[in-house]
Amino acid sequence: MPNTVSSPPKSVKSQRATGRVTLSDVAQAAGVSPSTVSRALRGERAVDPALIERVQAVSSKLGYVPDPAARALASQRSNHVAILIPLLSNALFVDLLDAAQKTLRAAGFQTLMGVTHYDASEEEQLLREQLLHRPAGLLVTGLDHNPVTRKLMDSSQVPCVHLMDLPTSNSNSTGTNDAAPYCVGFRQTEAGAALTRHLLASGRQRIAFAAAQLDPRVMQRLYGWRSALQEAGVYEPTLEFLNPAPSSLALGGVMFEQIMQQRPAVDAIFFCNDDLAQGALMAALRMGISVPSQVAIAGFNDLTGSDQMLPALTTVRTPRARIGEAAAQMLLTLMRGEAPELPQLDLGFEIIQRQST
Amino acid sequence: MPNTVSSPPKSVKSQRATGRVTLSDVAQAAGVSPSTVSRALRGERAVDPALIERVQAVSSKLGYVPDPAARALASQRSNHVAILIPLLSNALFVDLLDAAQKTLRAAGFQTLMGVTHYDASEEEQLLREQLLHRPAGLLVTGLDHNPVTRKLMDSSQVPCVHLMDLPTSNSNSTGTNDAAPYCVGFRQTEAGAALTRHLLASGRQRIAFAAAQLDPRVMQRLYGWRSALQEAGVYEPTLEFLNPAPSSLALGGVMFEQIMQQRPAVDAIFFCNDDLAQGALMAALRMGISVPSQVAIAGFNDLTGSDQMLPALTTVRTPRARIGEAAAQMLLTLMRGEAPELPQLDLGFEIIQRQST
DNA sequence: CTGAAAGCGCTTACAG
DNA sequence: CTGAAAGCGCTTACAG
Repeated sequence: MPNTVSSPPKSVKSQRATGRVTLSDVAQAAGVSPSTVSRALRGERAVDPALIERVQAVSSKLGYVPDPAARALASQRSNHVAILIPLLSNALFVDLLDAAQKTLRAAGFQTLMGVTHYDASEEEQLLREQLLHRPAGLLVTGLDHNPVTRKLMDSSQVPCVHLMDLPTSNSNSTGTNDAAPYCVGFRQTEAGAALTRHLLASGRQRIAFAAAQLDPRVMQRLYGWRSALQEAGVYEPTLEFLNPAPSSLALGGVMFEQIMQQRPAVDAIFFCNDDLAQGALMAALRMGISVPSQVAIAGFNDLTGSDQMLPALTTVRTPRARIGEAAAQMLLTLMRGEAPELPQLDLGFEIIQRQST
Repeated sequence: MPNTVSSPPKSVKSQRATGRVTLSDVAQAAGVSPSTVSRALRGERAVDPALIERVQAVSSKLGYVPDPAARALASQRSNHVAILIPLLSNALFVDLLDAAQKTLRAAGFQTLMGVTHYDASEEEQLLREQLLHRPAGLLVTGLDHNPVTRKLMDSSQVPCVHLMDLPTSNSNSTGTNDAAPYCVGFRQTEAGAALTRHLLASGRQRIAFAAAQLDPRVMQRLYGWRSALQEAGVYEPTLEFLNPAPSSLALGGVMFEQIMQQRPAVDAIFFCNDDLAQGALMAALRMGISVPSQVAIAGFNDLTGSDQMLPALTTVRTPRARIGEAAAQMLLTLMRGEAPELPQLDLGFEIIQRQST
């Protein structure tokens, strides 16, 4: 290393060429063995309380910070937590990431983010890369993964918590299937049904369902919508409008126009995501279609801006920040080797009635 | 490790307890020394081409993948790249992150994300944590950092590229100041001035500037607005509306109401960010104020949804995805030890004229 | 161009 | 409760 000479001679007596304060430096200064320092600093049981204190004092005086790479190499476990989300262009997942990341960092973990773009093979590849870093834990969106991915997750032995979804209750009742996965989310199907029933209760009868992106959670909302309409005896299959393209305001506008053109008698539209619904609201304004008197519009997720629309958007508020945080917390528990109180945590949802319905 | 017995006996002859295929495994199978394998795989010069080929073949047959932790420990350099952004709740920074992350991953680097919340001491703390991982490179938002942070960045010797901003040209002309930082962005001040001139050219005279968050880049847009108005001889200091709160649609609505109440004669408002402008547009709709005939509204950044507003929002399109990508590319160059073509890359901006002005 | 050897900074059975 | 020793899986001067 070229002229370390130029740096001022510090008062610290680091032996290493790298200039880093190491475990041995602390051990020497504290007059104990490196093993003891290692144990004391990690709060391992079986260390004399007096020693712990001394070691901690010396350690912080010297400004010692453990080297993550060395630690990972020796222990075969890093302080990284990998998180897999579909997209960064959907505020939903960003909120999830933000909350999880905040919680994990507070506990001393670095987040390794992977963006799958809803592509199963990209997800698999990302997981492989992340696993190389021997993450201490794994956070993944959804419960649907291809078999290889699932196998990678299982065989890695890395604690894993799933986000945004819960296993269907019937697969849960069978005693013989795979171990129930850890997950934090809410019942997407129920949420879809609840919003639909809410629209029915307000007197709507011809309720269309309009969706984009069509990920598994969107499909569950669709099933919820279906079953609620069937319950009420007003299910009409041709009122499903599904578009696999990514969700956006612009697409919401386009879909709204199509629906109003093709099915002018529709009296409500349930959009699977707020951005679509917001776009529909803007389109209605442009087209001079009055909401909610001519047609009611509802969204899902309560994204930012929905309360500012004209009329303000009725939607389902989903606790994504709380999901991110709770999932991180559950993962921390698992990483400590403990069992979480509940392996499946249902954080629910809330219907937000505003002026668009 | 409990019953590794249960896993089927592989054809691989891994010596290690961990079951990982290591460098030595490859070396043995290829009949060369570990050092040679190491060099061959990293494409170091000074290795017999024939050997390189053989080693690569063996390596991929055995499914060898280098251990990042071991590599980081031995080389004192990881394959992490740290990125520091202010917020995840602003789409601008998410776009930056998304693009940078994509580019870096393609080159084999893992992104370590740090969210500063516009807090200088949090930024410093995050940087310290990230530096522990010996990142191969650093991407940071903006050019403004507290002295300690700057010192950490410098003394770490880690290549660093700044995002979204460029040094003022006059500080550049002095030959005696600090080495010019690497950066990719555009001239915020000029963009602010350009939009203001655009409004002036369309006949507006009493142009207010409304801003939130007030980060250094927002302030530069303010300076641009000021100088353009001064040039035109219509600068009016009381038309500055600055609010340090985070930017949002709701706040844009509130600010719009205030401005129209306090200064009804204003004929245009330049909002420092599209979310504020979108909120203002919605508020105008609610209040029955017609845009642009009574007052013109312009935003900044061309965020998603701005083209869907009613009227569609005039704004400045900023190349944030391209900035993220180009900055990552520049960083990759620096990490290779090469010099980028241009240490400062100006990616410009574009005025998008729509119906709101 | 290639290899033997030391070293990166920790953790973890293994003894005591 | 504590320590000596081996080992995690690489890289990198140093010789040749």
